[in-house]
Amino acid sequence: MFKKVLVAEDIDSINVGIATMLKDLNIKNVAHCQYCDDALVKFKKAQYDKEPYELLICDLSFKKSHRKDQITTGKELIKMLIAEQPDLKVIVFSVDDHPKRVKELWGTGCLNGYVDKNRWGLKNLATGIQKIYNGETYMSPAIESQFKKKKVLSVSNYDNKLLSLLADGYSQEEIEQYFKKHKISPSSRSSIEKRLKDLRVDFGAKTTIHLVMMAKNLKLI
Amino acid sequence: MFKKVLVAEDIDSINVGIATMLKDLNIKNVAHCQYCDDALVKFKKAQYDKEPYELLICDLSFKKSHRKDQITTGKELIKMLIAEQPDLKVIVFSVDDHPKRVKELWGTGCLNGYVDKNRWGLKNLATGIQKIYNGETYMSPAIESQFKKKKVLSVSNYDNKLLSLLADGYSQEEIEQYFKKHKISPSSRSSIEKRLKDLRVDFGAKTTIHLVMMAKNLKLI
DNA sequence: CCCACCCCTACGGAAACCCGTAAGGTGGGG
DNA sequence: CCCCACCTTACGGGTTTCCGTAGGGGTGGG
Repeated sequence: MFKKVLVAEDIDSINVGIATMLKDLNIKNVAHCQYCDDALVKFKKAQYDKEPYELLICDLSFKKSHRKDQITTGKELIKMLIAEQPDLKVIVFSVDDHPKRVKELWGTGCLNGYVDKNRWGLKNLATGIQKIYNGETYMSPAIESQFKKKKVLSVSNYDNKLLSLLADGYSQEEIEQYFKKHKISPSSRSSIEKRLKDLRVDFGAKTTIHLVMMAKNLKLI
Repeated sequence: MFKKVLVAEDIDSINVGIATMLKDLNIKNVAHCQYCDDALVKFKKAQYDKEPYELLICDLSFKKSHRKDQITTGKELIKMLIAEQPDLKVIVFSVDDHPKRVKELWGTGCLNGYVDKNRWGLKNLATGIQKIYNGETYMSPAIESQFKKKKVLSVSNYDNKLLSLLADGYSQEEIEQYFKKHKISPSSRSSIEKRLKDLRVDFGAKTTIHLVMMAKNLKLI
């Protein structure tokens, strides 16, 4: 089994939960960090001491605090650590089971496991650690079913910007000006209207308000 | 210290965390339930056995499962248990620290404590349990600051319905029909427009889309 | 080279939305 | 009882959004 594990997770109650589970797996050398920056420091020190971590268990979102941290998300942390030590095993442990997020993250190829924090999250996490130790990859059932979803709705950067500006209270007129100013094409009023119409059709939205709300609910903006 | 505690919390990792903390507080008799309905059953059995619980630690939102549960939220559970046993101490342990939710729940008068699950949530929970045992009430620092916020934006049922219908893709024309059909007053086109204008002003929204998004972000709809 | 095709743009009319004014209704205080 | 304040509704005109049509200007295949 893994000898040395790094846990990056901000919520203390979950940290205690993970710690207990790792103890049951007979993993003795565990470091817990509640801030991404701390995790990076601990990680580098271990490398320097020639006793690197073998496994990273990592949350995705960290509540921001008074500290002005360099790294604020699990995604960034994973990217940095993998760059330093490509053979590090990584398992994501997050409440976020949205298909978009799952696919995006898994697609980076940096992950060995993805477990969502639901009722049986900790149990799944233990299973995952075992599998990953055996050289396999692991997704918890809920994550796997999300991952298999064929049609994951997504929008281009252009659409995202368009919808975001609407959500921020821009009129179509103002959006046209904004697009021209920022050299975003197409910028004409006509194209904006056409794109919105197409989006409404694609999403099955009855009004533009409806469209923007749907995009919001799907976490596309 | 409390002798008998009931924990209603769906996420297993947090349950383990809470369990460990309670053990440290030397509380031996602890029941964990991952479904509200189970909590109700355990609670009633304890009453029947004349060994009632003294403290309830309760999450607010429970991920819905395949089971068709009667009780689906912590709020409902608390209401039911307090009705059965008014002297039960109740402490909410939730990620939800939104001012609206905090005030609404605290306002029911059923609560003795409210702790948010942030970095130091478990630590705060331990403090809270001690205070409540001493007959005081307790809010974690983050919750307390949210609670103190003077101007908590809120909207009437009417406004909520109006904004929700817009978010669901109704046109103003359709909303007028809907209001007339459901005997909601005022229902005239003119009044709907006027109310929306006032809401835009109140919220400082530039467009109606902006208004609906703000309401969404503030969890008012 | 020419044509077909696609995309951006321009324009005009229809529909929806926004806004102010004024007329009717209701209810409470004098 | 009247009066006044407030709310609801009706209506007209302005603005924004919606939608179809049509005119360039590239690009690629024939």
